Amino acid sequence: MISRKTKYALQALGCLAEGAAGEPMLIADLAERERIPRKYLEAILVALRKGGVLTSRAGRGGGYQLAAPPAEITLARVITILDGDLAPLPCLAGDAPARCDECGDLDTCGTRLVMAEVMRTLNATLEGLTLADIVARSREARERRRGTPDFSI
Amino acid sequence: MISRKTKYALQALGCLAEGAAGEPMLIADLAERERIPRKYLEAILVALRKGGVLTSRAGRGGGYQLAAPPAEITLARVITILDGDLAPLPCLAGDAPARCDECGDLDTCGTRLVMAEVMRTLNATLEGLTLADIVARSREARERRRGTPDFSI
DNA sequence: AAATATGTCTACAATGTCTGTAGAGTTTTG
DNA sequence: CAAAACTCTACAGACATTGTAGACATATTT
Repeated sequence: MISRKTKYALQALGCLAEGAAGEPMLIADLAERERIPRKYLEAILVALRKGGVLTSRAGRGGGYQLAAPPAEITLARVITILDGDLAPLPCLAGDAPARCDECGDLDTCGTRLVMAEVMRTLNATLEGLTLADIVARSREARERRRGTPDFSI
Repeated sequence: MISRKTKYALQALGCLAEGAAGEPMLIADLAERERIPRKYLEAILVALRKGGVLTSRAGRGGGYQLAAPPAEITLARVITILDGDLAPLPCLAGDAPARCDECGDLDTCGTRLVMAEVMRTLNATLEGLTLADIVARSREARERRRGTPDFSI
């Protein structure tokens, strides 16, 4: 359901979402703060950039930034970029379902019909959650623990 | 999200749920009807038996039967038996979440909190669907296609 | 222009999981 | 006993995941 790679990605993206919007962050800093192998994170960030979720700048003073506000980057998008289609079976593919070898009839296969229902629900859930939620949940949890909910500016 | 193994299992279980309740079905018949490699299906059925979803009888006249009515066997149960916990990351395990190596603090990790939400939704969906739904969806689809919805007994 | 800081790309390797196969063994019925 | 059926252990190939290495390209600062 969630790979280590995706978790790394969400952690790094959460980190970027928490930071100030204007300043790029370095791969090395993200890797250290979130305890992610540097070169592995590198590959993840490149994929996210190609997926349009991040922008980067090389050279001194460069680094990575979110390509959009945290509230506009959904979990569905991040997961799809990194792990591909949620459904590893051809007959459940979101866009163009194709017959699996063992599927008798695509339209009347009960297993397929029921699992398609599950996939739709899951997708709706993932479309409804964003990086902003990750930041919010984390902050709520920290405040709750200290017993000092902070409603001030 | 769904492995080939789980799909095979659901197909075979759907087949058993459709058939008459009293008569056991043979591995070989299930394998042929659903186009599943015989020996692989064998391993799947053994796991389901150990998981309490099936009963079997060896010897002539033997075979496999559901251990409960189709409406009482949830997708959640089948998937858990075959693929283990839905969450492959320690920090998201349903019963006893443990810290992953890269998790800083289990209670305030935003990624974990949000993904836990997703897992709960997914689990609720899978708990709400049963073998009876697989049979029902398949029958509805067949009836719809022939243009002869059948509301009679 | 040179030096340095930074991201980019390709290739590879270790490990693990998934899918599938083989064959000997055990239980039950007739 | 003999045949029909499930049971168990072991293995193997393909594939995905995770992680590493190092050469390269780009941008900034001086």
